[in-house]
Amino acid sequence: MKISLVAGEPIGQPCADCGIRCFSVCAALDKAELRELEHLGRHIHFVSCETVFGQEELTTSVYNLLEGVMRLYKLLPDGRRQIVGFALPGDFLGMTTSARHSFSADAIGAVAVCRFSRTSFARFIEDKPHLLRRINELAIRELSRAQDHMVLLGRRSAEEKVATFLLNWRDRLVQLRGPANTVPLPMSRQDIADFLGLTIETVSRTFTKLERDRVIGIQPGSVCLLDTARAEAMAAA
Amino acid sequence: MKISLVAGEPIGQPCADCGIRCFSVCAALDKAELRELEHLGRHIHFVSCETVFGQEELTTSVYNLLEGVMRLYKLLPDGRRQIVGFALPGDFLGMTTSARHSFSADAIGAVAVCRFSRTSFARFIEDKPHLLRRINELAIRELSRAQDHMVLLGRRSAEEKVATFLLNWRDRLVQLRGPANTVPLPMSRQDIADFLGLTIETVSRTFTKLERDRVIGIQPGSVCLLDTARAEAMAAA
DNA sequence: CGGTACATTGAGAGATATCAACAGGCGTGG
DNA sequence: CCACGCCTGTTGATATCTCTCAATGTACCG
Repeated sequence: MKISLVAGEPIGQPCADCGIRCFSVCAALDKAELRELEHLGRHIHFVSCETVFGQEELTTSVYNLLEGVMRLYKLLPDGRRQIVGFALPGDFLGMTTSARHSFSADAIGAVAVCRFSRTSFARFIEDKPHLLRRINELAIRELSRAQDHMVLLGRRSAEEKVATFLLNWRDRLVQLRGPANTVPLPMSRQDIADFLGLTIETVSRTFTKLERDRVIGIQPGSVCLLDTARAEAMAAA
Repeated sequence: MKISLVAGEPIGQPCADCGIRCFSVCAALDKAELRELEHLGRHIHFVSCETVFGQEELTTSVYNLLEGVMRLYKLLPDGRRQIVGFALPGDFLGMTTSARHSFSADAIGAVAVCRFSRTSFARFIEDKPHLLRRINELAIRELSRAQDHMVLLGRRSAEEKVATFLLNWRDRLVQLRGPANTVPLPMSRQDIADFLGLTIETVSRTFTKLERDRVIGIQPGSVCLLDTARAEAMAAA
């Protein structure tokens, strides 16, 4: 959880050529607006485990995730951690009405973000209803994801949690990168545990059980979904 | 979970006089806009346990809760239930991008809502950036609440869950109705259990324990917070 | 080669769930 | 007016899932 102090470099490449634009808030913008936005943003890179912003820090910036994966988490005073989500390219972070961030965000592996000053971004969106609607759309999608996750945390067994996580994670990656049978898991077992409301041991045991049952194949840094139907049955139940 | 078929009555009283306007989306509107909105909305009343809208139903309307309390919940195929939130006056429901509701909402006690057709409301907000920003604000507040609840569901003990719930619920009521030492609990123990990811028995036992410890006093339909400091310590931990 | 971080596995403990019985309030109907 | 049934909530005994604590295994890196 090192902290980066770099100011970042101006956006070189035109936003119009941005590979993840169609997934991000920027999908709502026309060419002129994109050019305007190019002057407001800065590209910043983070190495693995660097903190992009921390819980209770002042919300000076908003971020558009360009590349990599981030974990978003909240800490209790005694150190217990709950990961409230993993961010993928196109996700828009730091959009809050309060003066301080309500959760921390750090990099899982190398990460590139497009950073905007909160005030200049606020000015930029002020009278752009199409962009506001787009931001709304993303916020509502996040809220829906959060509600699904509450069901998982409150009402599902360890096995169901793990199966659901693998399928949801795969689906998100498929959205971005297209179909594939192996699911990369860049996050650690501890991250998965803190996301699912389990301990690392229970996650590990559940992975092993799913492998014994020939539902998944465990590889370093990824799993292979062998029996999607059975996994889906577990996740639906 | 009866279903109301009434079309509702036109909004009689001017929106400008609406008691909960300052808490709702409408806070962003000026007088002319409020008058316009009056023609779009219909007041509808629901009795206890009536369903306002159900999971998987088509999203034909959006709702502004005027009076009463609603439970918002998701059901798993096998009947397990997770309440994702309780709605109070001022809360804005049904705002989703998908064609179907992702959760159900029904009345806890008598409820009054202001209903708008989804399409006419969409047209109304289309080019009103101030209203879009207000909707955004509410969505972000909901998201933040959801994230807090994920921490509770994933990482807290039964006692911490109950204490946190009581304090949060009290705080929301204080916002609406002003300070009070007794906290009305219109929802059933089963509702509380399904909100906190517990069973009804555990909720009941935890209430009893908190009463034995002189943290709360249990009354029919409400609890009295006797030792707020201790409750807050439990909720913070 | 040794060290470190991460993951897996095992044994035992503990918190919450499950199953079951009981109590209290309330409306209904005799 | 009281008896009855129903519903909600409480309490008790036991089961079980997941956690905790501890040991071992494995990959990576200096």
